[in-house]
Amino acid sequence: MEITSYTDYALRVLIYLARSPNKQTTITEIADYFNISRNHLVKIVHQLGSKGFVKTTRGKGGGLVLQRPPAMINIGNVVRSMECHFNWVECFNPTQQHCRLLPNCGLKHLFAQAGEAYLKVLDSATLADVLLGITTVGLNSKIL
Amino acid sequence: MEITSYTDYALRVLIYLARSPNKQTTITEIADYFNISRNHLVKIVHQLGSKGFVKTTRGKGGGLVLQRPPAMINIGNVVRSMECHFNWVECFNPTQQHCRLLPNCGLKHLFAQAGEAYLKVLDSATLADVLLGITTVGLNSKIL
DNA sequence: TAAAAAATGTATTTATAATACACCTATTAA
DNA sequence: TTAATAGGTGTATTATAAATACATTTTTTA
Repeated sequence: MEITSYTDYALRVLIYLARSPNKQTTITEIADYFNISRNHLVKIVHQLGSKGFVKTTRGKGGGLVLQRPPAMINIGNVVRSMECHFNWVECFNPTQQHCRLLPNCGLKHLFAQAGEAYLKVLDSATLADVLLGITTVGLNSKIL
Repeated sequence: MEITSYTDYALRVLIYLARSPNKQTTITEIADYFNISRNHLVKIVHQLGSKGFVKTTRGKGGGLVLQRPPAMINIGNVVRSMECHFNWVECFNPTQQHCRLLPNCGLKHLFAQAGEAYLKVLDSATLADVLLGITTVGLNSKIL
């Protein structure tokens, strides 16, 4: 059980940007800082842009900045936007063959509840909350 | 975000056994029923045995049975026993390089909370609860 | 117009989970 | 005592998805 590095890196990009306010930050700078693939990061940043978390600017002097203040960026929202699926168990996956236990099986419902509980915790924190070492959920967030 | 089929199949084995009480069930029978790899299932069943969820019997007339009644088998316990890791984000993984954001980053703490919330829901249900189509957590379980 | 930076599409590599295969051990019944 | 049946073990292979690499395009500014 682990989120993809795709989502992981997206969160790190946002934290990096939040720590570097009032300036354009380049993808290359962030990739070098975390020592991760620049090409992979390009796609992550692009998606962060299309989902409205960062504002990207092409061309010389361009780069990326947060589109909203950290306290207005919800972590659950970011994870939901970046993680490509939440098929908690196989029966959530529409491309899989039908499990013979369905529909008389409570697993799907139970794991749906568990997944909701997981995401609800992430929904309770903003980027401002995770900038510090200890997450004091809500202390730095004004929304949700 | 998805549990491995290893854990998924383990749960299905337990459900299958709960639905076939008072008889020895063979691995081959279960593999055929779900149309999954018998070899894979052998290892899953072995681990279910070593963790005390099923009792396996070798030799002619052998097979497997639940070691306890369904209401005494906790789903969270099964998932914790079968899933090989819960590295919710990379920084939980001891084999990974150290992320430069640590230790001044609240992500690890937040995802630890989210993971706990996820498992807590699974802890609230027993095998007896998921035997029916709709999980009515606690209704069929006498413990936790 | 040159340099810098993101955008896009495709191909390749890597990691690991899943599966297959070969053989071993235990049990029972003929 | 032997054949059949069933789980146990270790290793090798395959499949899949994620991660990474590469090539090229588009945008912007000095």
